[in-house]
Amino acid sequence: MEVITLKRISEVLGLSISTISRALKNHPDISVATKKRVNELANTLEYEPNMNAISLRSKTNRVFGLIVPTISGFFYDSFISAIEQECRKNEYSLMILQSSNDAEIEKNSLRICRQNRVSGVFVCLSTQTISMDAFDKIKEADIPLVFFDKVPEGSNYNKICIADEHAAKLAAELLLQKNKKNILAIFGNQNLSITRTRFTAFQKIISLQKEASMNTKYCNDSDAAKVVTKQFFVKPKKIDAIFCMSDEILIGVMKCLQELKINIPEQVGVIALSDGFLPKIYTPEITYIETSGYKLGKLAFTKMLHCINGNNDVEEMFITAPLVKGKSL
Amino acid sequence: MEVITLKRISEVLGLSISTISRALKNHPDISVATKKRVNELANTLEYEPNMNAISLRSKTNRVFGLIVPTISGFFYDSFISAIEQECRKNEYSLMILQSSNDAEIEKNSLRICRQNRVSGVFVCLSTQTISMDAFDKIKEADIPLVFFDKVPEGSNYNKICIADEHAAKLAAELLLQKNKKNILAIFGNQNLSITRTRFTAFQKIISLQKEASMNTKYCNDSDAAKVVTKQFFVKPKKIDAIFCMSDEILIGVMKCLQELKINIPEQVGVIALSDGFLPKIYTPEITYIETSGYKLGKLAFTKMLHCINGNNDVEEMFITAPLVKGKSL
DNA sequence: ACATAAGGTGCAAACGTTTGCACAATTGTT
DNA sequence: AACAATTGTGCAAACGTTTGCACCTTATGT
Repeated sequence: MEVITLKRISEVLGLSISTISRALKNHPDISVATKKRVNELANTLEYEPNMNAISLRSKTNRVFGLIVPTISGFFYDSFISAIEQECRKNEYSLMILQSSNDAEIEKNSLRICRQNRVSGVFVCLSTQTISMDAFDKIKEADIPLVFFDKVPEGSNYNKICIADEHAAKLAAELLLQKNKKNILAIFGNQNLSITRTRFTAFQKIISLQKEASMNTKYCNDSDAAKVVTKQFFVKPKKIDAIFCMSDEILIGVMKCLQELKINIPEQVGVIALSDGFLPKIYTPEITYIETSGYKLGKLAFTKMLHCINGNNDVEEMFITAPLVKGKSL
Repeated sequence: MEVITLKRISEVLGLSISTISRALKNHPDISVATKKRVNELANTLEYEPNMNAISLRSKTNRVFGLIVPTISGFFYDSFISAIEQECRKNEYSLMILQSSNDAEIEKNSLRICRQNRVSGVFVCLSTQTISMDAFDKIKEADIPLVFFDKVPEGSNYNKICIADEHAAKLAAELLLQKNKKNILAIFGNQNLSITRTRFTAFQKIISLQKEASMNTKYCNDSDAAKVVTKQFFVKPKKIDAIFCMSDEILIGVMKCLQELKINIPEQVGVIALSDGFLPKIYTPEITYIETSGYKLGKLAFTKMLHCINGNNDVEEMFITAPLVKGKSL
């Protein structure tokens, strides 16, 4: 079927293209009668403006880019969902790009964003990213950049993070409060700043209590967490609580405890940092500190809008991570 | 920073815009020397073609639209992930739109796709969609349309589905084979064709075995499934197996069984249709028929490319759903 | 009656590409 | 020496919008 353009409408009505354009935009110069005629015809012909033309003319695309290591996951899907909702509300579209934790792909994704002249880019860094050059270039090109979750070091970037320090501290305090003395603390990929932050904050609190001891382990996936946990129950090293830095760790830990038929919380307490979905499906429900991708997304979007509107202050913002009590501690 | 265009390069080199354009495209008309000069300058200036201009000129945007009820979920995230991967490979971009199971939003999303002149649209229907008018218009506008998972009735649409009939049949057969006689079968939203298909196929097999009886329930969410399951264990109606049509149902069922400390598979067998993530985190691991969003995505993309390449045959395609044995039956 | 203002509309350029065609310069063929 | 073929390059239009400016009507005030 023929595609309807301003030109087509102008031909039918015997008016100029510019009159049609202004009429549809309700420009005061155009008479009410003309506006009416134009709008009616546009409706019946189902005119849809060509965004490509508009973007070219206005030199800006009402599209945001979003670069994440992976879409499916415990966390990113809710982040993406939040961003999409806000985009819709604000009449932006969202372009999604996965880096697969590959710095090269990530760089290429950034290029795609540039080529599309997106209005801004949300980025959750890949675990392999070393050089920030490509990102710095995007900034030079005046494309606002908002990092979330996995953020770069350095103070010249907008970063939206979970209050990792506070969250880890909260978990540690709760463990001490419950009088736990022998804690197994399992963390994720040691290269990530998020891991280091959580570890440091957690350890700091635990070390305040002289009687409490802490075993630290780093695991890159669920299976590793399962294996590590098992070690602590075969040789009966005494463990009375387990701290899981993420959902991925939690899965491995729970798998192990269930297989060994270890009672929670009687034999061992469990606490996790989580988005909240998994803790609720276990029995007993797991006590966790909520790290909401959804809230993170909303805040990231707000910051992005500020950038668009010319607020150039580089900021690091945090969302609070509340404690959600289950029955696992 | 100044944005680099063909014009800018042409000015620096004292050549015409068209020469630059052709040189960058390695057009045979242009001399090797000129090509070299142009490419070198383009590289140092970091020229990036303006996709908006290209799209306008070529009247086609290398972008696909994807409309889903929700991004976060047991299933869509893996579908989206698969589509994004294929898009990247084929140098398309992906625009994501959530319908939130609202027909009005869905319609609007379709409009956004049209306005952006996308090359094609992937759609998983909202549960509320009644009229297919908006979709028919997209088709009239020659924008290829591929439905997946929740697909419309009627034979004039491209549909990529789980082999629901076969999957439900497989589950039923396995139950009979394991000599289960009193089966609780829990299904999802009764309005969806997917539900009806699964139910019909399942029931057909069970009814073949005269000694086997089947209790059918419909639940719209996990909590409902939990409540329903509980009913079958308080009044000791004898149930020896539970069939869960989806992950959502499975969650509710398992929550109930765990709370009541019912042993699987000794006291009751469990089988589900699932994407495979959840069954593996339970202990014992749940036996399931795999309904892979990932595979569905790959197949949907293949069909889309066929459409783009002018193959206009409307097709309904299925992906097989293999049995994955756990220890729950 | 005449100048001025106001109201309505159209022209044309611009956004950055691509591409058919024309043209100039060089080379090869008689 | 005349001509054709080849090679390399540029011109200009087109894609669909938006917008500053100029224009032509009328109505208003003197």
